[in-house]
Amino acid sequence: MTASTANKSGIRQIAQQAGVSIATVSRVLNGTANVSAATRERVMSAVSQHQYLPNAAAKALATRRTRTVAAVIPTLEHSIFAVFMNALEDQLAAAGYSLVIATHRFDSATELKRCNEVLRLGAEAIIVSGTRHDPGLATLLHSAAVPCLYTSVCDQGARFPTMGYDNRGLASRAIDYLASLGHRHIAVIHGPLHNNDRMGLRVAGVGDARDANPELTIDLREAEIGAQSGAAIAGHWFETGRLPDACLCLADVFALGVLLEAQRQRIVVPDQMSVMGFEDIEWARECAPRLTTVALPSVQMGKAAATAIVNHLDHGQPLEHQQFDAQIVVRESTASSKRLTG
Amino acid sequence: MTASTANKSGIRQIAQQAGVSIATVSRVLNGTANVSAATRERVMSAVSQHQYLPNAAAKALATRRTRTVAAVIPTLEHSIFAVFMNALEDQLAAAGYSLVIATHRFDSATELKRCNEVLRLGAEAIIVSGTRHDPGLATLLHSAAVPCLYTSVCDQGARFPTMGYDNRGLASRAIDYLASLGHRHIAVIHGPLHNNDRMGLRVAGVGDARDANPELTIDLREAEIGAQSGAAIAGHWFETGRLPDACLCLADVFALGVLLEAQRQRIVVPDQMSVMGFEDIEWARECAPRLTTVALPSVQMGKAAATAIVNHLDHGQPLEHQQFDAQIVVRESTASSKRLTG
DNA sequence: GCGAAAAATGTAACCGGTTACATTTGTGTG
DNA sequence: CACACAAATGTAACCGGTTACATTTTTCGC
Repeated sequence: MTASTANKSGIRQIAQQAGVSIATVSRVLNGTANVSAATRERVMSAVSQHQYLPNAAAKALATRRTRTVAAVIPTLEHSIFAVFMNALEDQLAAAGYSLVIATHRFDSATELKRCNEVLRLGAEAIIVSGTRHDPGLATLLHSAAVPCLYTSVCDQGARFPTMGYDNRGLASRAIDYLASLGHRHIAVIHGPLHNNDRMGLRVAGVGDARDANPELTIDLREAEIGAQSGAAIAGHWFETGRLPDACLCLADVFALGVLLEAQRQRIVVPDQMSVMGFEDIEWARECAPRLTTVALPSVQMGKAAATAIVNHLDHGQPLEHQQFDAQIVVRESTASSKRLTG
Repeated sequence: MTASTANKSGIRQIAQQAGVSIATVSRVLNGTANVSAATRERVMSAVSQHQYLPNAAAKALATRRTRTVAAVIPTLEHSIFAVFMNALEDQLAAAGYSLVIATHRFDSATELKRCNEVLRLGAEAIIVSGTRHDPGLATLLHSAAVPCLYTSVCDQGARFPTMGYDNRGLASRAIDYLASLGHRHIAVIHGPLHNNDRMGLRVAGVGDARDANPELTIDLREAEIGAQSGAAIAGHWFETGRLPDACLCLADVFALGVLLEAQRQRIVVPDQMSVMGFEDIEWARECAPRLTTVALPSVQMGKAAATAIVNHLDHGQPLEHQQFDAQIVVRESTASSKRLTG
């Protein structure tokens, strides 16, 4: 029976077996210095014979590099975060970095705790969502001296570089767009504002648009993010027969819920009511009618965040604020008001 | 100006400042031995003054424990994986473990590479999807002597413990269910079988059901996983007017696409055709008509995988095969055939 | 062929914790 | 009080790599 090769193989065993010093093994493995072809050959053969995997902890200790990046996000269940993480991981992996994901479910105390954990773990950079956090977080990040990126927002005045989009301006533009279609009475469905500054910014943007346009009547409704919430709110409108001209949903899932409920109650979108989303998740392109929405560049943001961090870590390039354009994607769920067409 | 406390603080600095030895600092931090209250107090105060974060690499090197678990999955973009990871991370974090996620986009060579990376990183356990992989993977996992869990499947004969559901049996039951409604001509839409044994098992299950029921006519259609694919395939049926009695989609997103296309083309589901999914993603509960589907227990699987790994790592309990029940959730997208009702 | 510079390799210190073992201090008992 | 034993603390080796510096080949120009 062939004995298992699953032994304690360290660099010293490899060195011994190859008949060289541990320094040479290290040099071969890292390509950090000249090694004769013959020696390299012997070392590599010993390495593969033993299925030798260098101990990352030892390497990290010696080099003070972990090649690990952490993302502390609210949840992976909202597809916008999953898509973002997917792009981030992909790009980081290509540069030889690993991604550690920690979630906090929109709780700032948990967020702080998770950040502490990933920092202790040795993350070389950390990504968090938004700019508003527990006060202890800035202190922690500062004292840990780990580069940090605030994502999904862009705010030149933030304590750390931000990389994202202009939630406030975009929400404002979304309202403007609906107004330009002739809609005057607009309902806005948004998620909880507690510990979610991105949502708060969007709501603020709605306020900006209203202030700039006195003709508008805007009703704000807060609900847990989910299609159910959108459906429930829309259901109420449909049952009472008091529909707004248009409904802006500050998360696509709300809009999808509204659309579904409209379909169930035989309300025709956009004829009887325009519906607009925010995010452009996959389903926004698939649903019926297809959803007009503000397309947030999650994939682009993920790739850019990874690239910026890698460039910073590997080449010392500074981490800078970066704002991505987001477009209003007009599809089939919005139309001109009767006021204009009729 | 208060000088930044962001200095190189190591255990020796803390020890010096607290006037104790490094061993005592370690004992205080880990609670591994008796330390007088007064001493503990002094140490803790030094720790918080310096915002001291112990170096995980050094700790890992000394203890041979990284408290890190890795999951190597196809993608985070399919919500079923995102939900699984979310539950996994949550439960692992509760036990003080960190989760490293690596994706391979259904490519087995990439999967092998990613596994190598996370193993080298020091993952104490590794989770991969399915049982079929590059041959090198088993060798690698074996020689690394890291516990491994195959998920989303359950196969007592697999090389490593599996934790999941009976894809084959469930798909078979799904067909049986449709047959029991009186449907004879059943179309099955499935994803690529390449490097995705879960899908292969489901297709095999369909075959089992067909073999057991000679009355059935089954058409298999393969397509990239996505709503678009389902819509395209269904669109073809609707345009030619040749609809199957029922359509079983081996991924919910196909079914959602079929439903959407049906709606666009004014085909009434389930009256003109029953549609059934597999997975029970969030949208299956929200769409119209609500989707009858095989509800895979992703959250349960995530929690159970985390628990099993933690119990194994912390308490030496063996990692065992575990199969979860999955139920056919009957909603509104399936109905008895005219054959029975008429 | 010789000496100097370049290439290849080796030695040992170090990264920052943990922990076995030694030592000092404290407590309880006869 | 002295003594035995427990509690508290300190010393130093060790985890498995990297790398500065020392040492031993090679390579070459003359």
